[in-house]
Amino acid sequence: MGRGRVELKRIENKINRQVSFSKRRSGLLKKAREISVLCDADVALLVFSPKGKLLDFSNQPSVERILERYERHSYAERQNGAGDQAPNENWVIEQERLKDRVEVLQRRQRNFMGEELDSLNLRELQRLEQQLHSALKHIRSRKNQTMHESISALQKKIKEKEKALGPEEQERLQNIRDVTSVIVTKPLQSLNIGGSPEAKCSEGTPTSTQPKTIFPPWMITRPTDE
Amino acid sequence: MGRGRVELKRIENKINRQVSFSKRRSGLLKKAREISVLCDADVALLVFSPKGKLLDFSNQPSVERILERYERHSYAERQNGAGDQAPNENWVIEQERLKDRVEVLQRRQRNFMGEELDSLNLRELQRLEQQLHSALKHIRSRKNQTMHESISALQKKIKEKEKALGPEEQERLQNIRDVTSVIVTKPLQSLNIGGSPEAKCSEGTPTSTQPKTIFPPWMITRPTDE
DNA sequence: AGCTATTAATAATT
DNA sequence: TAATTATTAATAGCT
Repeated sequence: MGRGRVELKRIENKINRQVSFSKRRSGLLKKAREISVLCDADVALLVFSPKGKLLDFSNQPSVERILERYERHSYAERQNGAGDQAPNENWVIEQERLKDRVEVLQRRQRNFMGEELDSLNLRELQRLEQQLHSALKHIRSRKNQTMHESISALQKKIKEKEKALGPEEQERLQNIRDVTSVIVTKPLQSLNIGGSPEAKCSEGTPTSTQPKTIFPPWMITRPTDE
Repeated sequence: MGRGRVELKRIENKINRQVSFSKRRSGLLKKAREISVLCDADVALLVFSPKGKLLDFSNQPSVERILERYERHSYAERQNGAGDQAPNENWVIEQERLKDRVEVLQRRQRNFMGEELDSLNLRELQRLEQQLHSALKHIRSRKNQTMHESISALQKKIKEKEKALGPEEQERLQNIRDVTSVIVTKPLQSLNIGGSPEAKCSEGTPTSTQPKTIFPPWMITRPTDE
């Protein structure tokens, strides 16, 4: 790729080398991210520039954890390789892998639940935060979609039953139609129905300016993400 | 790349995911190797498959060393970031980087000279061995080329002087022509002129079958690389 | 594992 | 440093 073939040899021109480094570094990072997401693999990537500047990537919050895992892995391998080479003893490695996997998953879970955060440094906490943030976005989007659908279904039902009722009931129903039509009309992105518990309902959403319509508190959150 | 666009999302089909993992893993490895060679960067890459199998890469013999370096680096960064934010104190980081770099280079050098090998595990020793092996191949190839050229030059000179000599000298010169013609005719890859000191001359090169031609010992080594 | 149609990465260039 | 573009490289879906 790029104009002409490039042989696998140090790029002598300093400028070109630096430029290539920047481009390839981001390319490598992207590839690492892709394989971790697409193929459900754990990846740790450390790149030191010729000047000693560091760029790291890990799909997990903690690079450290992956490094520890690496240590344990190669330790187990050494133990087995150095000892007896009986082919049936392969299960020792397998067992180690399983134990390792369980441990890793458990720790990760605890981190995702906000536990054992003392063992994470700033960089790792930021990574964890981003992951949770992104997860939240997806969850909320999905939730909004679901609620949107169920509200539409309700509207339909209401319209059907409405015709069978006397005029004294019509006024009470009017309120419900108002609420639902407002919600359904608004674009989904800017709405956050049934937001997270920590969101303050009063912030950024002046309910008092909405005339005559009564929103139940669980239907309102501030539209900006935290 | 590949047929159709792929969205950045876990591949649900288990088979496809496994196949993609294999392909992308080798792609990622290749990219890591390329950036390390082309751009003179230090890279460590750890990939755990979903089943817990590990693949690692480092252009340096020791992944451990790069990991240590990572630790030191992030430690220095934390120290600086947490303390005073005086912009002129950036030289502290720079200084750390330089010290780090010197240390890394010195240790590497010692390893390449076969020193301090106790600190390397099997995997790392193998990596170091491969690097030295590859380096040796290049060195030897270059050496052979050089000798080939100088021998050709000698031949030329001999031919020129030959014409000015009496017939009693011609017989002695015949030997030299034999030797050089054999060497020059043989393909370079299978020849290893002036090999490493540890190579045993008798192994794999039956000198006794070569009729009448006397090879000086320094010209003969076994053709197979160690 | 090997083969292509495609997309993606990137070296040179501006 | 940041775009643009001409090429090569990677790889998803098949076989």
